[in-house]
Amino acid sequence: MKVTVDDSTLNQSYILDDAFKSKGVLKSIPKGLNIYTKGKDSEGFYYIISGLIGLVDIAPNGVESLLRVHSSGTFTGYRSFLSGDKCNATSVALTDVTYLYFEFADASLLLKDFPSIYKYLIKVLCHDLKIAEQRLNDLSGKRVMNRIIESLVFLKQKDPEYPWTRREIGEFCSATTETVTRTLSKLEKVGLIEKSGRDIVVSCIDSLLDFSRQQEANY
Amino acid sequence: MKVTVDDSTLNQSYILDDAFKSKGVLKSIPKGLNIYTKGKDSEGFYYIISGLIGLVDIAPNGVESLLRVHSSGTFTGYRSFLSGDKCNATSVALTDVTYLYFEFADASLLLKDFPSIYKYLIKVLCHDLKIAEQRLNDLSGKRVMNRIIESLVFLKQKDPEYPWTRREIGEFCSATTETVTRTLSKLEKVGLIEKSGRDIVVSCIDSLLDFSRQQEANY
DNA sequence: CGATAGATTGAGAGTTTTCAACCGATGTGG
DNA sequence: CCACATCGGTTGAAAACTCTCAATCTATCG
Repeated sequence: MKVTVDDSTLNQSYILDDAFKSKGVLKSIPKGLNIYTKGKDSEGFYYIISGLIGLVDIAPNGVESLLRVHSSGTFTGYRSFLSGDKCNATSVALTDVTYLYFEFADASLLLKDFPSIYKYLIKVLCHDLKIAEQRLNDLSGKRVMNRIIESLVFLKQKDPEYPWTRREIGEFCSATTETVTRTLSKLEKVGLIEKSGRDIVVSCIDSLLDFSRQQEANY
Repeated sequence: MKVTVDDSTLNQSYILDDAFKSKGVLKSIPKGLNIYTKGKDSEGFYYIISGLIGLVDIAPNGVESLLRVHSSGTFTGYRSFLSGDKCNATSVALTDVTYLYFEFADASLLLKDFPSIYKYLIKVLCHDLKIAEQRLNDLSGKRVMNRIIESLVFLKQKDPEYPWTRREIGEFCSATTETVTRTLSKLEKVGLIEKSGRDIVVSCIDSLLDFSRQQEANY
């Protein structure tokens, strides 16, 4: 939920050099299908050329959660690749996606041949852990409204074009779609957001975040 | 909350070789003090010789959360070190702690001189991210009772000797101490745990987890 | 043995969810 | 280009969890 826009380089596209790019296999997948599925063995990782990807998992009660979002110009599937683990969650195409698949028998090979990519992935990993732990902290200490506001800002920053649904926002911050709807309606009433069809328009991120902080104050 | 005992090597002590060990500065700190504090610049990382460390953060409303636990034979402070970031949370000594401090100007130096340590830390990082995201998933899809049960098992596995308090268990899974108390009382009534003074004795982890799964079924 | 931190218990409050019904947007086939 | 099907969004009322607050108890330790 927390919005951290520091580590600026990590929020920008990573530009692949040609030597590395040529190692990748070009693939594409339509909206709704999975790039990889929880439990699968990892033998490589992916670079998103265009489109948007969600990393999702399902709780035993059937509730889905949106763990991460990967936008174009970034990677996905690196956690399991770097650890040599099985995939822990499922990578879903939220839009039609074009991507490069990089296969390596082992993470050490990547380190040997393309150290800069390897090191970049480590930074991403560190950043992901930071975000995940911030979200854990937020889940215990913040009311739904603040979680929703911050998630909205976070997701909109990840992809301002994509029409995030109430469901996805809720899956990102542990709220039901009904609660998200109600919260957004309140925010619209106060003039902090607008609705355009189903989409949500955030005119001024700062006033939204100010409002959120204000709410926290009288928690 | 989820208990994953796969990645077995990561739950064991990491044995330092002498060459590396000699680079470390021996330090110790009494229970209750911080090894490092949120916001601090990172210039190295730590290896715990004895004792137990908690990584904590505080939500804006003042509620503390227990993000990670590092026991003897493992490292702490590596996330910020590897990313070159500031520390994101505070490392508290839960007991008296003896540790080695390893200072490096840069993570690349560690990789160059001690690649095996570097690679091990990457695995740990991957594992931490996995756990953190499992916990995020659990927080949206599990009731307090299950979160408490799984946290109890998890923490007891991290350190079976340490008398985990209701507060700490609650801070780990986003519950109040009162709720933890009530839940533990129920579990005691059913014979799944025992209390010995303030400490909690888990005689059979498996029946506890079975019970948890059973609860999930009729969610 | 007293002091203190942690644990327990109860009653009441409050946030968020659940369930159910209905509405509206989007997009597709005729 | 319209009609309809479908998916997503909205709203309300009721229920359910979990928390809050306050009082009391009890380990633990100097």
